[in-house]
Amino acid sequence: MRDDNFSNAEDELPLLQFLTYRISRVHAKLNAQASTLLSDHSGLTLSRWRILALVGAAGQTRLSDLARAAALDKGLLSRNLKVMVADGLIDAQQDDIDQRVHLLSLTQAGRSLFESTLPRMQERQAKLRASLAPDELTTLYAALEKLEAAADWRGDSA
Amino acid sequence: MRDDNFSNAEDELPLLQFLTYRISRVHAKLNAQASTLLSDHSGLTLSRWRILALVGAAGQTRLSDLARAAALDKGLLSRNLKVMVADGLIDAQQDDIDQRVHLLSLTQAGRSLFESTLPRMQERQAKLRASLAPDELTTLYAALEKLEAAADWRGDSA
DNA sequence: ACATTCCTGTTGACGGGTCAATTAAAAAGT
DNA sequence: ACTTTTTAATTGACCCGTCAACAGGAATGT
Repeated sequence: MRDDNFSNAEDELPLLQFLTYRISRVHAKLNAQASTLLSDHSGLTLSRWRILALVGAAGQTRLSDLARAAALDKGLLSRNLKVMVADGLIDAQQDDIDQRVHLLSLTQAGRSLFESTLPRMQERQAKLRASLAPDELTTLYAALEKLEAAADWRGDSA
Repeated sequence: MRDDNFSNAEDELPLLQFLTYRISRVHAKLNAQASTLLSDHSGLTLSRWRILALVGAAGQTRLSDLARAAALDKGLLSRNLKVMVADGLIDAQQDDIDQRVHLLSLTQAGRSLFESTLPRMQERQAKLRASLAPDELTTLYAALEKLEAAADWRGDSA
């Protein structure tokens, strides 16, 4: 009953085979899945969950360390951290020797939220990984690594 | 020299091994690469390039067809199309039998921009693909397909 | 001591992308 | 014919993410 031009879209639209396009779609879907899962369960956004996990794993850090280690934007971190401090998830304490930095750590509430959320997230990751054959997974990791390197190339060399 | 907590970040921060996180990073880098390439060469944004390619391949379409075929948001399409019509890249002609729809097609300028941009984009895609071994590439496609399906799962079943 | 340079974190501005509400037109039901 | 229900497209609100500008504070060099 569908009579548009796209009944077999992948044949008709070469764009849809572009690698970047496929990755973009997968990313969007994974993002949406994680976001609903997080907001249903913990009221966190994806960024804030990542920050929570990073601070949780690092113990006590500084914003700039997080930015470097996880390749997150300073501004994004700053804004999210402000909210998370206000929400009582993260403690930001002025550093004695460097007046610019705040030493970040999880509050008790932050840690317990982290610990209650982590299993669900790990379970999701496990489900995702389980949807792939073992060798597919290792190849996928390798391919992503190579693509990330190839994406660093800037076409200014001619 | 570097003496922070993240000298071997991947060991210390399990988050960084999360599949979704890796994909997210690759996506961001690919996005940035495509965006600079496009704006350097043609002044297009990534969304608009995609729309240009979709309309170019489809011949004459309607907004809703594009939205369905490429899983793009209606609002995003509408806004971008307005700009592209104003820029003279796309022709939007009122449909005779359905007063709501605009029949979209490339203008001459749109087609020539498409044709001058396509090779560069294909070249980039080729470079990206070439960074992977042939079997890695096919596995990557298969894995992305499976992941996309797994990402459709909503955790409301328990 | 002082000027310069570097680093840290905050803020503003902007495009990308999603969702919901709305308007208007077509199709379907009665 | 008229009401109701779908569908097409636009618009507004909102968050995410990136980039650039900025305002201290710290390090460096002289």
